[in-house]
Amino acid sequence: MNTSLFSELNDRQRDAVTAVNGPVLVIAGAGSGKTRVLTERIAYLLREHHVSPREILAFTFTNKAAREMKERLERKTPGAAETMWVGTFHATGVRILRRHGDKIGIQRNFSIYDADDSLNLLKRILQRNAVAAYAVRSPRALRDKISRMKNGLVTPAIAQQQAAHDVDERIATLYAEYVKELERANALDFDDLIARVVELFSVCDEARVQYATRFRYVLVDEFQDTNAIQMAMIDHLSSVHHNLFVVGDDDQSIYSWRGARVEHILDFEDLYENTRVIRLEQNYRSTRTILNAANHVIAHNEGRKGKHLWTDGDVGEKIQLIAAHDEESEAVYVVQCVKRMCARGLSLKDIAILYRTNAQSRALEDVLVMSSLPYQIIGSVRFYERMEVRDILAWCKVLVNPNDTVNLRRAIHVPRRGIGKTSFEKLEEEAYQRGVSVIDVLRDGGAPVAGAPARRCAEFLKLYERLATVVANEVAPVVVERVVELTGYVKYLETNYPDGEGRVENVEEIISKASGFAEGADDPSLRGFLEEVALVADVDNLDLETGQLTLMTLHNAKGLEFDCVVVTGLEEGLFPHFNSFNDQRAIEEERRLFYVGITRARKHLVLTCVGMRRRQGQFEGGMPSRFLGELPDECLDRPQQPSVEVGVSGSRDLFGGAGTRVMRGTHDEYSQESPGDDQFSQEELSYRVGMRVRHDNFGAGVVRKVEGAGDQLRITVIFDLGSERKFLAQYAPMHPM
DNA sequence: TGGTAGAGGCTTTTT
DNA sequence: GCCTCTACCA
Repeated sequence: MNTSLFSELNDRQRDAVTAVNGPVLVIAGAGSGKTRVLTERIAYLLREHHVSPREILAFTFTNKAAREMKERLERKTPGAAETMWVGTFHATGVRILRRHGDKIGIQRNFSIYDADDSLNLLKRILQRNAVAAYAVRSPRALRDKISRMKNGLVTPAIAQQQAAHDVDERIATLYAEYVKELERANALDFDDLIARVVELFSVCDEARVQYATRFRYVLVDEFQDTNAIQMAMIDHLSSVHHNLFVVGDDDQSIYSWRGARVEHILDFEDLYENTRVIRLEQNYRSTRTILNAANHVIAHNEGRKGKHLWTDGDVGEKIQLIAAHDEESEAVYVVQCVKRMCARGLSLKDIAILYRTNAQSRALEDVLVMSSLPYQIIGSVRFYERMEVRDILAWCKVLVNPNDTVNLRRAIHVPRRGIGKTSFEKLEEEAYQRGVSVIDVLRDGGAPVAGAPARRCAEFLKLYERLATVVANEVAPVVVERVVELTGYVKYLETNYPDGEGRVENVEEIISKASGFAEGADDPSLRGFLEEVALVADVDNLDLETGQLTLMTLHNAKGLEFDCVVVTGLEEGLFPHFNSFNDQRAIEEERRLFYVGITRARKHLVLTCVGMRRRQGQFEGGMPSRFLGELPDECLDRPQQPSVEVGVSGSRDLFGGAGTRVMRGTHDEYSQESPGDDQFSQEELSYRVGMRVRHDNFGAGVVRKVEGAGDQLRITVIFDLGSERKFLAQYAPMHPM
């Protein structure tokens, strides 16, 4: 064996790479080089064991991760990436269903329904089933319920059987109706892309054996976030060779709300006999300070396998804690901090700002615009969710699949063409009765509609047929362009929307995306394009080479790393979020999310919280997050206060000297901790580090330090006005805010 | 049929 | 605070 191949791997990593046959579970801590292990392992299989690339199947969490893995492999072993299957569960599911879906009644031109399409379909079902509709709070709630059932391998029939109450039964009825309607529309929703593969493999053993034989080696990244249905898919696909290699970290499991089961990792050894377990605990990413903080935080969780990350790297800088007055000053502070990092030699692309909820990006964005720093936001307003983009795509979808009623409904109404709701519903009813598509009804003369609307329908059909011809003969970008042109969509936007200009740009952007797609695609057809579009996540578009600052949710940051990471909004109610308050497991998941955030940072970590935050229009006071109290004191820098009160008028010179000087003070005096100081005991006290308090004489401030206990309890507070004072808690006229 | 005004709900996270 | 849905009117 050529050992020089592995000279840069540590012993454990090498074990993982070379454990060729049988089930292997790699517990890989954050920054322990798991991506490298995955790619090295594949390269090793190809080179040393003469495995053909087409015998390898690898699951990644995002399309971006898949792309990157392929690129790395292509560099190592040219030509290999082409025939290898590397992708997300959803993308792989589509691939399988396009080939073998007909075995379970799926036509090749099926539509993929995203969350919004599903919702539209469910709304119509609820309208038709008014009685059953009482069982659900909202269409959304129903969608989530159905999704959870699908991801838990619960079919409508099982749901019906298990129904304990009237309510459950009605939900099961609605679920059954939804499944039926999807089938009628020849559409699959997101969950179906996996669930129906599992169905295929259970119904058609030939298909299962074919795939499971072909894929001698199955690899799964981010294994802690697989749900039951994905697990079933993995199980089928590895059922012939049993060479299943999974990599995950139970401490980074953050998708239980999507049905992910951390038990898959915890019980893997019991599920698969003779499993080899390998633990990667050496971290190559973060400073010792950051790692220390991460280890302390995650130690508060009970439901974990337990591991201790270590590094032989530098201690590095302390973690900066910033307490701001409100979200505006938080944003200003963050931007100041970013500028300071840049002044110290970091590039904007090495910095990320992370938050719990998408809504938090707004305040940050406002300040970033003023500061003219280039930035990219991942996730808040997704390109493919914009109205104008959806309109065009609705046209495309229904052109590929005439049975796609949800998108036909949308297409027929944009632009407005004199066919109203009533007419459409008549057509739909007719189609339903006859068991054909609405397009077919139109082709037969649109029987139930008469008069002016009938003429409009005939015109619409003519337009549809004309575009359908284009679809049959042209590549995706040409079709999209003709759709825009022949529907008169640009004019429609310009006349109906005051902000039409930006929307037109988005329409042009779809065309150019289609061109970009067609250039590199095996199948440059419209269908291929729609498939790609349906499966892209926003994070797939993240470009770390553009020199921009990146903003995104903590969930989106999974798998990424930056020199400097700022986690904002560390307040009770926001992070951890309110919704998790009455569930210990949910709180632990929030903590894991925080852990993920911390471990994204290589060198610098900044944490911020505010005293006041606007929530749905209302101002709400928040206490600093309990997670801040879980950070070891010796890792922390002193809390910072914005040196300037922020108003729009005063923001011009926000980024000048005054503010930064205050922030740059030396903090040695704060880091001398009394060794007996046990931060865990602070949990029981009413004052915690980072907490906002009000003192009758000095006003509002932040608790910097808590010492002693009982009547010797001393609290050090930094006041918003700039001073710092120490009090005996029992005498001070002070209380938490 | 289509536009608009006002009410009501909502935001935790996403393939 | 913003978005979506509904009811009502032109």
